[in-house]
Amino acid sequence: MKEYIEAAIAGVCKELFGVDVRVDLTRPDEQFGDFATNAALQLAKQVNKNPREVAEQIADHLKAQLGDKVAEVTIAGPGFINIKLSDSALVELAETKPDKKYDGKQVVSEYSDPSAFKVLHAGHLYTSVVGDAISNLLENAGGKVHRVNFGGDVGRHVAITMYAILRDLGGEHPEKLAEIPDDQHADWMSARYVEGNTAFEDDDQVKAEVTELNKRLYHLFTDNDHDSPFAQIYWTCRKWSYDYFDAFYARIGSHFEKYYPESETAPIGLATVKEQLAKGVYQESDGAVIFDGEKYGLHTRVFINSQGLPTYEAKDVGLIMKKWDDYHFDFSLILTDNAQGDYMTVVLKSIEQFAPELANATKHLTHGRVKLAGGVKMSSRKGNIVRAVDVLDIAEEVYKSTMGRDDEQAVLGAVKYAFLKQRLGADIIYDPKESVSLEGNSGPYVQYAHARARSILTKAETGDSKIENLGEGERSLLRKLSEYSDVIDKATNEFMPHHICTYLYELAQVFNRFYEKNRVIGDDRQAVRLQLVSRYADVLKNGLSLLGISAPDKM
RNA sequence: GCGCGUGUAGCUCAGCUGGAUAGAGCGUCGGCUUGCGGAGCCGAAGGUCGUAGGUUCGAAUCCUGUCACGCGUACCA
Repeated sequence: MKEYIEAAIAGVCKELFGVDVRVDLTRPDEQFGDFATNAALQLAKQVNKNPREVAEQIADHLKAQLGDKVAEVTIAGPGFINIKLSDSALVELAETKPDKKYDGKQVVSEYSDPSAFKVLHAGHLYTSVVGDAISNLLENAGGKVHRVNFGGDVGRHVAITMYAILRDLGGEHPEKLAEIPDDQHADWMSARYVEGNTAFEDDDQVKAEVTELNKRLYHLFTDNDHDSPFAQIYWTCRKWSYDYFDAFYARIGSHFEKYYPESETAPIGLATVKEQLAKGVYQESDGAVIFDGEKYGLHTRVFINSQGLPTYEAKDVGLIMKKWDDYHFDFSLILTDNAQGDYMTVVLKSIEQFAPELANATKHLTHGRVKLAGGVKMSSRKGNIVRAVDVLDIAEEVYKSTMGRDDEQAVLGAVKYAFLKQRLGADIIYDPKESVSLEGNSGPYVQYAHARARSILTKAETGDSKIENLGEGERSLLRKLSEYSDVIDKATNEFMPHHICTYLYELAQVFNRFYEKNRVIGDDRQAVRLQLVSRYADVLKNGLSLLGISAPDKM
């Protein structure tokens, strides 16, 4: 429908003025119409005429050409042409489905990326929620989406934790791990990480020990050591970490197809970087292997350190190679904190030198940080952090105290929506109380709107009689519903789920206004109105599900 | 220093491939009220869109300078 009208306008412009115009139909304020174009304003300059005059000529021809598709074509402001569709055309427009931009494509979506041995903090919750939503969008657009997770199970942070663990156990005594209660595994390890960091920061002796431990960690893999006391401690704690991750993802409804632990990508990265070192992509410098990003206006980074160990850079190179081996992706998405922006640009630039098809099919998306209202910083090294579960628990408490009951789905919806409704990129301020507010633009509001609509639908059978002769409120609702596919396309193309939140909230508002004045059950218009309510409920449900939020029929 | 990002109402944010009176929510003030689920609806107050220029018929949106904050800038991730 949209394309049809755009083509019609372009045709009229060509016919009247002999000029090719790139017509861009926009959705104006409802008071102006369903579609608007500034074609006349563009043309006026080219043909040296008054914009309004040009607009009037176009409007006249357009109305004749579009016939029964339009109710009226009007001119407003400096020369905008506003088009109001006929009811039947609006009904047709509302049938539009989102684009299948990724139809049949193999897509790898990497996000969340927690590090083994470390605690999951509010940022992990945020990035998981956003990653889920974006992955849902890609899937909705026809992609075969593989959700994967990358995380450090080797490297300095693990060595630091192992240092403190060994100290706590009084040496390499794996049997002592049994003394730690099952439900305290994760907390115990994150406490060790904080301790280890403190010791590491102000003691050179500890630094040396940690460096040594780090080497031993890599040897566990190269030697396939599962039996030495040191190995037993490592593997036990590592499993505790992954169990802890699994439990968390289950709680928030995230599902990953695969974990890529760094221990798995490190050897691939190391081999690849060494191979490309020989071909001149990477260089040796001060005993380390680097990529000279400055040649490309970027900065230089170390891929293999002077100990011969792969850094995160090399592990990421290995990861991309591994993903390619596993999926032969058409598109690969990586979602991280924006602190990694420049870093990833360098890594991808280096890969571009020897595997351009992989680098070019990879998109690095970044988001801001979750900050606590009041400006408290979060650092897992210092331990003064808000854990991911704290965010959920606090939300649960607030919900319970305001509503007087528990509702797991509403709480999860509230937190996810609070994170998703903001545009990706900038930091987000998380206020444990306000962001979970149940009024206004919130998850529970939209969920409730859905439950309310479903409740109406249970009271009478919805038929399929023709939707026509729309009243004011009915038309506003259908008009808003007709925007849905555009919104999904935009969110998908821009990787910006917040567009969906904005839309669903606006839609619910339009419905509430309609509902305030129009009776559904028992009215002469019941048949038509029930269908509108049904479509409305379906759009809410579909939109929420793309956001990873449930849409219960009752709340 | 250089690079990237962000600065819109008291607070939290939409709007940013230039367009019509800059929009929401929260908060404040005032109405509706036993409703087909009021977690709602209607209204009011509240903004030099950080700042100074530039481009344009038209700038919150594009360009340049500048200020503020955040992040990054070789062996952490």
